[in-house]
Amino acid sequence: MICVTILTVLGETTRDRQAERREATRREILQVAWELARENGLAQITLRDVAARVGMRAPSLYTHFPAKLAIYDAMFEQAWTEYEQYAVRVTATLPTAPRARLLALAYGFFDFAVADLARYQLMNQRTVPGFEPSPAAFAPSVRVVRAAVAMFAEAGVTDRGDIEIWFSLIGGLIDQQLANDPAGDSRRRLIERAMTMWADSVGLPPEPRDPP
Amino acid sequence: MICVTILTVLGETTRDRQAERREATRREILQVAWELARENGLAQITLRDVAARVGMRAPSLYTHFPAKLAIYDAMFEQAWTEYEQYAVRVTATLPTAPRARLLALAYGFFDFAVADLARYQLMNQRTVPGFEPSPAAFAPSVRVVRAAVAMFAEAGVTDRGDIEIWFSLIGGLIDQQLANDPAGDSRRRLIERAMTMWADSVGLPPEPRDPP
DNA sequence: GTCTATACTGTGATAGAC
DNA sequence: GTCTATCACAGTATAGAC
Repeated sequence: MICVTILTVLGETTRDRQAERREATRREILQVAWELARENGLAQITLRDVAARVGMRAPSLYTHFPAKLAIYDAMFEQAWTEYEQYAVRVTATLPTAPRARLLALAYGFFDFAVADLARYQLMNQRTVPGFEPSPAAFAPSVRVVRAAVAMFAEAGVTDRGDIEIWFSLIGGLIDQQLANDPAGDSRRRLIERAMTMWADSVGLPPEPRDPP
Repeated sequence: MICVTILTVLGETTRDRQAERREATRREILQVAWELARENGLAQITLRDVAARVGMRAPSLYTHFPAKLAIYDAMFEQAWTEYEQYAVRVTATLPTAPRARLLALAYGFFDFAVADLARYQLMNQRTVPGFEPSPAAFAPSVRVVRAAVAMFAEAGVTDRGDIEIWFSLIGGLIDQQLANDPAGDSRRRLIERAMTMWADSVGLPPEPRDPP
């Protein structure tokens, strides 16, 4: 009886160690993939390059991921999880007045997007041929949208169309910034004007504002 | 002297025929490439597939295009030229009142974009890894933007930021339509609201409107 | 000039030995 | 788990037939 218990404990410990080690390898692969995406472009990631930098041969990656697109899938989930945490962190320090709050949210999303082109392409564009996020990987982005909708509701905006126009506006500005002026801030300087336009249109009451 | 003239004429005729034939082959290759882009996806075009449907072997395509990306380049130019002609045609029948005119322009661009996903991806997104349009292929799109800016000026809008917000708004709605509801018209139904929002913000005078 | 045959390089993926 | 070997399939260069 004691022996069995010991064996079980040993077994579990071993399994834990293995799982832990496995997790670490997985994380390392993903980190290297992000590095290569930023260096060579998101779609230019190569299994041989990833493997070489991790210290393996390309086929060995298949021990940790069933396919190349599964690596993109994990990266997609990571990116949106990262944004979710970033958004939670930012929201905590946000002003409470509706206009100022939504303006700050816009700046937050804009800056997060523009800070990492490869990440933005994976999160919001279809830059990787054949890639479509799995439901599991999609979960964090759904939570983010739900949280945003809740914020709009608090600010008094519940019309789905108004919210979609808001997202279109921010998304369009980000796209243009990244496509035409990736290193500059020409579109970022339009955010306040765009947000005022939108807030006026949905009928948010004016409020005194202090610049960001 | 007569002989020389005849030979010259013959030479020119031959050259014309060859050039004509060459042009026809080029057009056929491009047309097949568009077909395959719509069937399998823009980035999934394969030289072997294109060649097979044209009735050639893959390396033979290099007689007509120096590289695969050169095919995308020619397609890019075709697509923007197509839009330019479409826009000219549409503009001729456009209302003259500024708000109605810009609204019609928005619908025109939106409908053109949504009508062909592969075309839109090539024109406005970076879906093909490594592709960047050449200056020559870029020319039609520059003309289109210039014409649009002229239309804004006629309507009384000259501020560059206002115009960029207009483009962001339309572009964002198109992106969302194609990404989240490619077969529907959920975002198209927001165009009028978005345009009113924008027109109010830039101070265009109100005018009686009739629905599209 | 136009096309084919062949071949080189690099890619994602699989099988089986250790 | 990781390796070697190999596959099928990309894009592309070249040589040569017509």
